[in-house]
Amino acid sequence: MDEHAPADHPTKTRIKPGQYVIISLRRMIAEGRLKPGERIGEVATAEALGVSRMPVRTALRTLETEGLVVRLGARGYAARAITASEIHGAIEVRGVLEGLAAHRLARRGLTASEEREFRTCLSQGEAIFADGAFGNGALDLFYTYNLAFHALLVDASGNPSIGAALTRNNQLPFASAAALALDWSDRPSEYEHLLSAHRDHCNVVDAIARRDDDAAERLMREHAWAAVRGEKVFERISASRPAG
Amino acid sequence: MDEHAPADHPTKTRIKPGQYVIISLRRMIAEGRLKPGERIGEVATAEALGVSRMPVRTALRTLETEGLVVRLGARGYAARAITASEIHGAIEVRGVLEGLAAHRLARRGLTASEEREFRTCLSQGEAIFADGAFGNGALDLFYTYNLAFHALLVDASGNPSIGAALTRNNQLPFASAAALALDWSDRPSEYEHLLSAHRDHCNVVDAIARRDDDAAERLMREHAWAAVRGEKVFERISASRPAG
DNA sequence: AGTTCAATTTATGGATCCAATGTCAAGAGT
DNA sequence: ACTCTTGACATTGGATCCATAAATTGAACT
Repeated sequence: MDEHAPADHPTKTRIKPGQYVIISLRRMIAEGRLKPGERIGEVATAEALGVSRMPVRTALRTLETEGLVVRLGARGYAARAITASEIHGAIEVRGVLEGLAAHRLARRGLTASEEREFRTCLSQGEAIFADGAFGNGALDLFYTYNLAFHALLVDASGNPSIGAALTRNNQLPFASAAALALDWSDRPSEYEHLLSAHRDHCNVVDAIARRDDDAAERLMREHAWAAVRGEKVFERISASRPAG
Repeated sequence: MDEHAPADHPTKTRIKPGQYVIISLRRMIAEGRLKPGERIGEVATAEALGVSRMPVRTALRTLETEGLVVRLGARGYAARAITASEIHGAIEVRGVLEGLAAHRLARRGLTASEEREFRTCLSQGEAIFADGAFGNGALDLFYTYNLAFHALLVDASGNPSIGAALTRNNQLPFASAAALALDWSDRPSEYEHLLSAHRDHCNVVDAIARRDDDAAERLMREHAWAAVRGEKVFERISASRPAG
């Protein structure tokens, strides 16, 4: 995992500077440390992160395509205001895309190996909650399991455009499926949220197995909102964001 | 196009190397001069285009986000092989995304100005077919009208993630809504296809107006296949080059 | 003869340097 | 006093150079 210390690392870092700059800027924007409309200069960011201008330049172009920053003409870039409505919309888009994946899978049926993969994945999730206890290790386990389930669903759907669209869509904070265990990581008491997410997974696989495509799609659409059930997330968003 | 060192050229015909590389690579891929799966090296492309490696690097990253090239690990990039199955999938994705936009609009209802915009747009489409004759000018008119309708739908939905995801998705040939009038442009006899597409638009707007969200979504999903109705397109695809 | 390990080569990623462009400010003229 | 013009500065975009990592090929050993 990445440490969230910007300039704390010594000169030798195992993570590549390019990825480091991208995830740093993402965190800064998501946490509101870069306020909306605030200008982001290449040189300033490069010096602040202790890297050269080059990874900053590429990172800003990447973040521009992802919509997290906007260009200010020849005046550099600026952090874009991320509203709760936009996160709401991104979750909605993820719902229909993963819903389409579930629909396709239910419609064409699972092969024997695919069904085995799904059952193996679900059993791994089951093992996490079978322990009853829920330490930090279990949270990491759930993070991996959750990502594996969603990746398996999208991958098995046989439509690469779904995965491509999801990759772009998931760059907004709280929009990705990883937000389930990632953004709640400071609250170990959210046991029920993660358990209900696991139950959602089981229900989706059951619907796929019995070839109920509409049910599978509907379940998957509703499951997209698992990360923000409890709606406290949006309070955190609107708190970190001034006026847009 | 070619610059002969004009001292004070009034128009900004100065082509920047970055844009030049991007449009050159797009043309090469579209025209098949870069065959699918063919490896694209930075140095080779830079020397071929007479620029440095830097604009090629940024251009390849941009084209990667657009989905036209894929990474070959640390072995550079490759022109993406576009199969008929991928186009099928991209159309499917466009269907669910625009279906989501229609669903949202029907659920929250149209404002007076939005309804007026939709009616104005539809009447423009109606005017094209009211003439009966269908020359090349009418084809251009339909192209503009079709794009305007889809843009209006996505824009009015109030979910910017839908438009962002569609922008990426529409990079594949025949996946965009523009493919309706663009890729059929050599067949003026396809009058019925375009007319049925216009009827689809009208039906979607009617469903939205009567607040039938499920019908609006379903109609919009089915409408995504309007460009490939008749399935001759896929034969042209499997003939390895769509447009020339 | 096949497989594995190591070394070399090649290509991408990063850093620094240079050029071009746009903006801001200050001064002068009307 | 206001506006226009010009010059200086800051910032992005491009090019070249260097390091690192991966792949391929060759040789040696089993």
